[in-house]
Amino acid sequence: MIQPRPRSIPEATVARLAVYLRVLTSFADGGRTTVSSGDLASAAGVNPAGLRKDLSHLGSCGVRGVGYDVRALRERIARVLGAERSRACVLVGLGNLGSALADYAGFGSRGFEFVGLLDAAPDRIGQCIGGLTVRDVADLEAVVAATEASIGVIATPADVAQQVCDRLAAAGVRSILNFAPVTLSAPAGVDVRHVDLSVELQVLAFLSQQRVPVGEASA
Amino acid sequence: MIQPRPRSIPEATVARLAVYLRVLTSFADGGRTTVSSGDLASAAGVNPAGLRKDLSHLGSCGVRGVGYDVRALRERIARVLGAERSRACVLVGLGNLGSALADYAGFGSRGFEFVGLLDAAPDRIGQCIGGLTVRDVADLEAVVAATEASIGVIATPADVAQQVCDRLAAAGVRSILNFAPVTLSAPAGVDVRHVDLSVELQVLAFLSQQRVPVGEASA
DNA sequence: AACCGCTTGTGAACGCAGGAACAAAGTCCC
DNA sequence: GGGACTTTGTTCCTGCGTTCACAAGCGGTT
Repeated sequence: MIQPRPRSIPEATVARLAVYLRVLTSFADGGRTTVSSGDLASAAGVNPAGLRKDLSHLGSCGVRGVGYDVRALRERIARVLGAERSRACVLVGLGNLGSALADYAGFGSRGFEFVGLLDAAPDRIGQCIGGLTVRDVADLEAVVAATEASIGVIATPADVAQQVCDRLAAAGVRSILNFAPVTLSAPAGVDVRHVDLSVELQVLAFLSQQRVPVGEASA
Repeated sequence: MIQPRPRSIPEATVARLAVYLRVLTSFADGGRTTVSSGDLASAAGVNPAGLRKDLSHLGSCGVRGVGYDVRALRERIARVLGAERSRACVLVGLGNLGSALADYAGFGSRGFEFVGLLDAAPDRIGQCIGGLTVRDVADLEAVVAATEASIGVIATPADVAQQVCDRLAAAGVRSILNFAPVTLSAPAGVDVRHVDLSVELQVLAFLSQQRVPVGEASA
């Protein structure tokens, strides 16, 4: 009996939980104390029944007839996602996109902290971005070891992304978020997630041309 | 009989087609003329059978026993995705992320062209980024009308994203790519895609803590 | 105390995506 | 020219995700 995950939560649900967490934080800031699944679902842009099912994965915490306590639910989701404790991340590649990521405030408020910025360009090394000094990518292994970073973010040009990925994996990083437009291969045990901005645009463009193929009016 | 889409292609397939397009371009640049489904699948990080199924959606163009012609397949995918003709995009919000997007070379090579950059900050208006001059967001409607842009990209702070979305939709933009960390609501007929960078990170972090809950060795 | 409305949580059905296996077809070799 | 190998295109099937619908439970009210 292998039983790989005793209480597995589907990936799609995890992604939505992160959205709920953001909405709940917004509600809490607005002074709201309770929320129903319908309101929360419409604010998150999902189906109410699906939202309740998502929430049921982490043990129900709602009160029937009333709804959910905003603070308690936010706390519980944060705990399940592991967002309560800070996670150390290293960022490789500080071009336009990398710099944007290093400055992005959304990470810090969600429990992610950049502890190392690395680049290969001499004119970028030594710069201070987001409160951190950019270091030489040659020090990658040393930085990962010193900071015990568990997450690596790749925002380098495509032609060096695989090499950086290999070095990150070898240095002990087990989770990698890749923004370079290449498909990375990593050893088993290392999770790689790929965000390709142009793919998103192309899907959008396809859907738009699909919607109005010729110019037919509604029958 | 409604029959909404005569020959619908699943969204997941469309997203992968965009990936195949990138890999094929890389192969073509490398001088390769033919490719098998196995090779292409491994380069794209997908299952060979799934790749063939994806390609079957656009009418088969492969030769049994040989594989696919790289140039022909690339051409066909580009035509289906509508990537052969250039699409005009407007970008609102030129902070760190917006500037990165405006400079991102990956868009231009895929048939997307920014024709308008808009921001509200006086010190950003008039700057030249990626060959374009940043204009006042007050001119949004005028820019959209003049350029006939069909795609809008939102990279503004969260608190003004909905307002920008409304104005883009009212100006005639039917496809919106949103990078602001809020769920946008748009009228029917307007497609909104949301890319939340911190959600990606949180999913990654959850998967990593899921893999090794406490520190158990392999039984 | 009992009733009623509201909301959660869960069970079942539907549709879709993913993967494996198989038939058709073309090429290479003998 | 024929056979065998390779590779595509398709079909089936399994599993997952999503949605609908209903029972269970709690608060407010009379």
